[in-house]
Amino acid sequence: MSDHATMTPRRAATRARLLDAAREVIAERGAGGATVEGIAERAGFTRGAFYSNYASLDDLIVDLIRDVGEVRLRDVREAAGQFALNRTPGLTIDTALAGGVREFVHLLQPPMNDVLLQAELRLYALRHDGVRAGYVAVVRETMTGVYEILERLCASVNARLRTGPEITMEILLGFFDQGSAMSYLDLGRIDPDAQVARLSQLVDVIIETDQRG
Amino acid sequence: MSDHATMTPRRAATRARLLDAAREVIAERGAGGATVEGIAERAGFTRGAFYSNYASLDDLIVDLIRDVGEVRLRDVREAAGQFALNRTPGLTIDTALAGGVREFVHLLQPPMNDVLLQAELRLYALRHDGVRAGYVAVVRETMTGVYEILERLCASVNARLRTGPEITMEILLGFFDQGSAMSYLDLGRIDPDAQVARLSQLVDVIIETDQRG
DNA sequence: TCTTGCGGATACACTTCTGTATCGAAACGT
DNA sequence: ACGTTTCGATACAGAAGTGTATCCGCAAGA
Repeated sequence: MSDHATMTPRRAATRARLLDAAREVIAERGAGGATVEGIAERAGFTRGAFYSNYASLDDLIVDLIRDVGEVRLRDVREAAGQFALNRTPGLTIDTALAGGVREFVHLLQPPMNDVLLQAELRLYALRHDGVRAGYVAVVRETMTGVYEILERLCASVNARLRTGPEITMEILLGFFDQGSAMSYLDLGRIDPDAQVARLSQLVDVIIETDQRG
Repeated sequence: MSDHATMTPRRAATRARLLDAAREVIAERGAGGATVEGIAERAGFTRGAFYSNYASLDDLIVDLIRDVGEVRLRDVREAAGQFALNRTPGLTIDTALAGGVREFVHLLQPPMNDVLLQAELRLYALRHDGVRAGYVAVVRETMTGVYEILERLCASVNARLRTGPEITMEILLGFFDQGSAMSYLDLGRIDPDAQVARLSQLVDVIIETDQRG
C-alpha cells in the first residue's frame, strides 16, 4: 500500500508534501500532539486534501515509518559505500579504525528534528499494534545492514567484535540514541569533535584487536 | 517548589494522586495526548482539583520528572545495597559478576508503562526549555550514582571498566532503553532469562578483567 | 473543445479540552 | 462549637479538532 510509484504523479506529490509536513509537525508537537489539521495546514492544504489521501492519521504514520526507515538505511549504506571507496588497504588497525569513525560519525549527529521524530515513531509503534510489526521489520533491516558493514570493516583490519550481532547492534543503536538526545538536552546542539571522541571510545569497547599499534 | 514534605497532608495526598494519574495517562496517551481533564479524571477528581494544585500541565510534569528521577535513583541504590549485603568475599571474578548481574537485572525489566513514561519525559524535556536543566540534573545524578556502584563492584572483583564514567553510563543507559523498548516491540513482553543473558554480555563488553576463571 | 472525474476546498454537526469564576463543603485553629 | 480558610466541584464561554457530506475547478483524454 501507498507505494508512491504506482499512483498518479499529482497524488504522489501531495502525499510527499503531507509526509514532509508530518515529519515537522510530529517532531515539533509529538505524535500525540500532531493533528490532521496541523499536518494538512503545514503542507499548505486543508483537511480535505488529507482525507482524500489517507484514511486517518494512523494511516499516514504507517507510511511515514516506512519512509523514515528507508531513508535511514540508505544513509548507512551510503556511509558504508564511502568508507569502502576511500579506504586504502594495508593501514594499521588504529588508522583504519579512525578512518571508519570519520566516515560514520555524521550518522551520530542527526538534526534535532530527526532525534525527536525517531523517538516519537518508536513510541507510536509501541502503542499501536498495527504498526509494531512493520516498525520492528524496519529496525531489524537497519540493524542487519549496519552489522554487515561493521563486520566487514572489522575483518578488513584483523579485528573482531566482542559480542554477537544482536547485542552489538543494541549497544550501538542505544548509544546513538542516548548520545544525540543527551547532546541536545545538555548543550542544545551536537559537538562534532565530541562525537568523534565518543564514537572512538565506543569502537574501543565493542571491538577487540589481536595486535596493537 | 512542590516539596511534598512542606505542605498539608491533604494537599500532598491530592498531588500524589494526581502524579500517579499523570504517570498512567502520559504512558498511555503520551505527553502530547495527556490532558488536564484526563489526568484529573483518572485521579478521581475534576479539573478544579487540578488547577488548585498546579498552575498548568507543565507545572505538574516538572514535579513528575523530579519524582520519577528520585524513584529511579532509589531503585538503583537499593539494588546496590542488596548486592553489597549478599556478596560473599573471595569469589572468583565470574561468580562475582554473575551475582552482580542477578542483583541488577530486574532494573532491565521495567513494566511497559515505565518504558513509555521514561521516553515521554525525555522528549518533553527536549522540547521544553524550562524543564531541560532539571531533567539533565536528574539524569546526571542517576548516572553518577550508578557509576559509583559499578566502579565499586569492579574494584571488589579486581576488574576495571574499559572507558570513563560518561561513555560507560551512556552505553549502559542506552542499552537499557534500547533493550526494554525492543523487547516490548518484538515480543510484547520482557523475557527475564534473555535479559540476564543480555546483561551478562554487556558486562563482558564494558568490563576488563586481569585474570580469568 | 468538450466533458468526465479526481483532488482539494468548504460547510456542518459534534466532541473534547481549556481557563476562569463561582459556590458548597470539609478541615482546622481557637 | 464556630468562624475561617482552603480545597475541590460545577458552570460557562470559547477554542480547536474530527469525520462526513457536498461542491467546485482543473487536468487529461476523445
